[in-house]
Amino acid sequence: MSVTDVTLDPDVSGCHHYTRAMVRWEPGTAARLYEAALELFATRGFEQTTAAEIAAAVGVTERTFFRHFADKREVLFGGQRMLVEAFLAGVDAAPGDAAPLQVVASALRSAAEAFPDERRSHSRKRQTVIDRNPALQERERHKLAGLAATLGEALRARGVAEPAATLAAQSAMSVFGIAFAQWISAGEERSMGEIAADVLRELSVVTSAG
Amino acid sequence: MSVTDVTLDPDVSGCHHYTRAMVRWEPGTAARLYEAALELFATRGFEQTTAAEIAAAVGVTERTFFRHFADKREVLFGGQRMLVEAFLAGVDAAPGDAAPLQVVASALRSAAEAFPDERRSHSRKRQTVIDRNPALQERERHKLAGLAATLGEALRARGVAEPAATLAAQSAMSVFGIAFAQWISAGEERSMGEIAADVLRELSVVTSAG
DNA sequence: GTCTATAGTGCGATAGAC
DNA sequence: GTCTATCGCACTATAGAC
Repeated sequence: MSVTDVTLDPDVSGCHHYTRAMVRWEPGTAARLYEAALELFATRGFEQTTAAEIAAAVGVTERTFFRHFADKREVLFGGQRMLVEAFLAGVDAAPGDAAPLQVVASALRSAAEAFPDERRSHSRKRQTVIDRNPALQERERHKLAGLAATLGEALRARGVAEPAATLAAQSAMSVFGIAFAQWISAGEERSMGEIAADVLRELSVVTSAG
Repeated sequence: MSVTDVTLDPDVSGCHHYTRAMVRWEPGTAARLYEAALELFATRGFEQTTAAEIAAAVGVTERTFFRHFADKREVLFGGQRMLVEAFLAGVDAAPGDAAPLQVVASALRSAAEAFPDERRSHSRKRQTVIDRNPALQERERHKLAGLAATLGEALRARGVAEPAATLAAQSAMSVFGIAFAQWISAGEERSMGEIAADVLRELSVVTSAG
């Protein structure tokens, strides 16, 4: 039972060799960590992959991994910044006198451009990893909620009052989430833009008082 | 400090199936851990409070804490079960031929009953703790997302098709969240039920096409 | 009830870029 | 000299296994 044979000693190999003599670190470390993490998560599972393994796969230490990402989950969500910017660009593109729903429609059209058909396969792989782990689902919801908050802020900046701004922003996220799930579902061939527009129309029908 | 100002969720864990003769420790351990945790989180902060400290505050071991709650955050979210049941009861209370939006309205009325005015002060305190910690916000969103999924399932069971069922369920959660935030905001005196009804009406206005 | 692995932090040192 | 990315190491807390 004794586990005294723990050869945890991290530095038995002595000094670290830098094969590229003059270059201590390659650029794009975060991006390479993302690629390695997605690959390891997909094959081995999220829980079964340690931060140290991901780091080792790209030739850095565990400590460096945590300098790039606040926690292990975060490695999969760095790209969300582009999505936020796409939504905001869509808000800006809407005419100044557009109703909140029209602004949302414009934001969704802009966001959909970040999901061209070539990316569908990669998105499916990433989502498979997320769908298999509750902790990753939590983080995804957190990111989407942050995006909704940012969208709501942009609407208020255009003069939309509360609670309309928050309702419109959260409705946009619901539509986006449902459309994305449909976009990556098996056999689906319509573009993200087409699907999102359809779901948005359905929202109007469902919520119309009558 | 006193146990009398708590109208809190009795039986947080829902696992008290033994008879008095079998009781070796005080019953309601989960509920007392919840109280102690809320107090410590409020004064010291979530991160700065260890599970061992919460356990010590009610006279049990750290190991016991983790038998009651899967992780440290979970101690604040055990009571959500009642909320789920309130929503589902509201769905069941709606007439069989009601439109999705009417079913949602019924669910919101039922859920609002779980937030009587006497509880407003306690809800404010709990929310202050959650608002100060991202990890707790993530867990809250996870719980609410689970509730949305359950609601969507209940709607599909009534024959509502996709994506209408998911849209209606997520809209219900948006309305609930916005109404709750308003209910606990400073100076607010309207009941949760009144506020939720108003926000739901506003949703219809915002999402109406045209 | 004890023991262990993993997540995640704090800090001083180092190497290259500016 | 400063700035930034990195290493290396000691450390705590969580969570789960035995």
